[in-house]
This record gives sequence, C-alpha cells and structure tokens, in this order.
Amino acid sequence: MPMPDNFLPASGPGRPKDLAKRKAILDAAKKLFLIKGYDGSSMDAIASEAGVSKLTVYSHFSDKETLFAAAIKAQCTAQLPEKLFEQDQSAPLEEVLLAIAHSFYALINSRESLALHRVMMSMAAQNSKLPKLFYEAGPQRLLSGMEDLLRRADQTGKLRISNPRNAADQFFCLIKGGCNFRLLMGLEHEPPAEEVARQNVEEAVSVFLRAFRP
Amino acid sequence: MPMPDNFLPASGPGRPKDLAKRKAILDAAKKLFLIKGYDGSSMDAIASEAGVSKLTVYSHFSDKETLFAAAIKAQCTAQLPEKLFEQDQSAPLEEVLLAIAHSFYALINSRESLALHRVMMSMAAQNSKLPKLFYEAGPQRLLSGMEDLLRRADQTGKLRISNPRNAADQFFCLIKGGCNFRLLMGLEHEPPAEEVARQNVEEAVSVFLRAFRP
DNA sequence: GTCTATATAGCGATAGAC
DNA sequence: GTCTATCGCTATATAGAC
Repeated sequence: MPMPDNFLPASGPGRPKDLAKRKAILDAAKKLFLIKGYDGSSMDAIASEAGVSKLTVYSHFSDKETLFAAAIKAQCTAQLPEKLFEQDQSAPLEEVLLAIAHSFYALINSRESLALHRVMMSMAAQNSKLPKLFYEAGPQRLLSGMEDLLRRADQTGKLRISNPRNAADQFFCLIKGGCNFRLLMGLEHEPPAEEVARQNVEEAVSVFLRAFRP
Repeated sequence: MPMPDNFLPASGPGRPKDLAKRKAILDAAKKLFLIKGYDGSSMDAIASEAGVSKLTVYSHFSDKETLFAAAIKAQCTAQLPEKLFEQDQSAPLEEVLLAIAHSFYALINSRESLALHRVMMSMAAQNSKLPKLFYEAGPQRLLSGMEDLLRRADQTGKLRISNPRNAADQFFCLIKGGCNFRLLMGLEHEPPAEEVARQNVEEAVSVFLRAFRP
C-alpha cells in the first residue's frame, strides 16, 4: 500500500520548508531588532535579511509586535546559562564565587547581552511587559540562585550575611562594575580583554569577601 | 533723539518672542524625547506640546537630530549636580560617604535620570557620540571626584585603597544596586520610598567601608 | 516670524496571481 | 504556501499666505 502522494513534494507547499524559513525569519529578526531597535527595524528589512518575502513573515507572525516578542524570547533562552550554580558543594567558597563571577561577567558584557539590555531598557519606557518577563527569566533567577548560595554559606559559617537577598544584589553589582555601564553607553566597542576582565572580577570578589567574611 | 521704531513692536517680528518659544520648544522636546524616545516623538507632537507650529520648530532647529541633541544637552546640564564633593574637609569619613551616596542614589533613581539613561543607551547601539558626551559630562566627573576623595582618604590613613579608580567605581556600583537596574527595566514604576532608599544606601556604604577600612 | 496646506517617502499590513 | 504590487497611514521637511 504505497503512498506516492507524500513522497518528496518536489516544489509545492509542505511543512519542512516552513520550519527552515521560520528559523531564518527569527534569526533575521533577532539580529536586526538587537542592532537597530524596534522602531529602527522594518518588516521589509527583516524579510530581506531572512531572504523571504514580507508576506511570508506575516504568515508566520501575525504582526510586528508578535515577531518582536518571539525574537526576544528566542534570544533570551539562547543566552540563559542553566548551570551557573552547580559546582557548589565541594570546592572552597572563593573558587566558587570566582567561577560564578567570571561566567556572569562574560555573559553580561557579551555583544548579544549588551544589545538585549539596551533594547529592553528602551522598551521599558513605554511598555514594561516584555522587560518584566526578561527580568524574571534572567536576572531574577541568578539573584535567587546567589541568594540561596549565600544563605547556605552563612549557615555553614563561611560568611556572615544578615540579608542574603541584598548581599546577592551587591555581589552582582560589584561584578558588573562601571565597565558594563560604559559598554552599554557605547564608550568602548569591544568587550574587555581577558586580562582586564580577570582583574576586575578578582578585585570585585575580593571586595565582597572582605566585606562579608566573619 | 527718540527711537520709536524699537519700542515694543506690538505684534510684529522681534527677538523676545523668539526666546520664549525656543524655550517652550526645548521643554516640549525634552519631555517627549525622554518619555517616548527619539523615533517615538514626532516633530508634530513636539510642536503641538510646545504650543507652536511645526515650521516654528524648524526655524529654531534645522532638523530633528539637532533638536534632539539640544534637548539632551539641556537635560544633562539641568541634572548635573555641581556640588557633590564639597563637604569633604571636616566631617568624619562615614558621614561624607553617606551624604554623597544619598545624593547619588536620589539622582540616578529619579524619573528624569532613568529616562535619560534609557534614551542614551538605546541611542548608543547606533551612534555613541551623544552617549559619550553624556558620560564624560556626568558619570565620569562623579567618578573622578570620588577617585580624588578616596585617594586622599588613603593618604591620610582613613582607608586602605590600592586602586582609587576601581574603588570609586565599586562605590558607585554598590550604591546603584539592583534597584536602579529594576527601575530601568520598568519593574517598579516609582522611585524607592524614603525608608528603603535609606536602608539600601546605608548597607552599601557599610559594605564599602568593611572592605576598605584598614 | 508665524501659520495652514502640501510634497515626498517609508512604514505596517493586505489583496490577488501562481 | 509564496511572491509582486498596492492600500492607508504617518513621518520629515518645505512652499506660499498673512
């Protein structure tokens, strides 16, 4: 019982093409929205960048806002570091904090993260729904993870921390440093070199430990 | 020898009207650009908000970019705190740092500052000329002022600071905290209440002092 | 010098051919 | 399911009346 009708529809409409184009559209949208912003990216430009027609874009995403939300969501999940708080148990505390700090520093100072933060902030002035989702999916999770880690460190006597939530906040702020702010402002065009990154992270962790060690 | 021609030109063209309208246009531009962003603010809306016609706007500012630059510059100078590092000599160090921290905290978490930072960051993705000017006129000055203060504190033995520039950076980052980030992201719609502001600032200064006191 | 009215261009979103 | 061509709208910037 053969089914010749479903074998390789040579050029006609089918599902496989669909997914490939959808991915191309999403990639183009991510790229343009992050670089040029929401208003600066036209549907024509996105379609052109994706190599499809504008109506193909509209067949996959009902309107510009929907496409923007999908692109941002895809970018967020692509950036999300799932396993940042996993090497906790055995290693000494300073090494754990340094490892987390290095990962966090590299993450937030990457081109993609800087662009994402800029777009989210510019959007927050008018509609903070997406920025809220972004914050809860990203920064807030890191904050909670660090809070738990610091609470355990306090309970085991490795640190003396009365307010773990605020301490976690202060930890990440110290790692961010003025460097991240200058990058967001476009003062430098490339993420910091390996050497200066290492020094910034080590100094920040050192400050944190001096403030919270018993 | 009277000069009747120059006495109160009743309704005709003259300079006084000029300046009042120019100020109205600049105020309207500042307001709209900060709230709705560059692309979100039309020349029509600015003219309407200022109570003048669009061509009057163009007679004062050659194009939209020029008006934007002028509005941002006016807003920057309006926000600049000139006397943040003046009460240094006599008071004890902790009080000086607390006073500076409170001023800085109130400044960066104000509606105007948040809006200005958002606009500057969104602009930095494409053209970082204005953000650079803003950074050098604002944040960089504060950083240098704090650097000097910390260097003096180190020389007089009140603090032990090997790298005053980085320490100044860390001081401001601690004061900023995650609170400023959440406000920029639109997670909260009002600047922090007096009580939580006071607690955040005091905790941050405390962390800084524990890390850098001899 | 200021206003009403308009030229020109680019945007988001859609209709109809294949 | 995809494309070319187009509608309707709004933006920046300008021309002509007063």
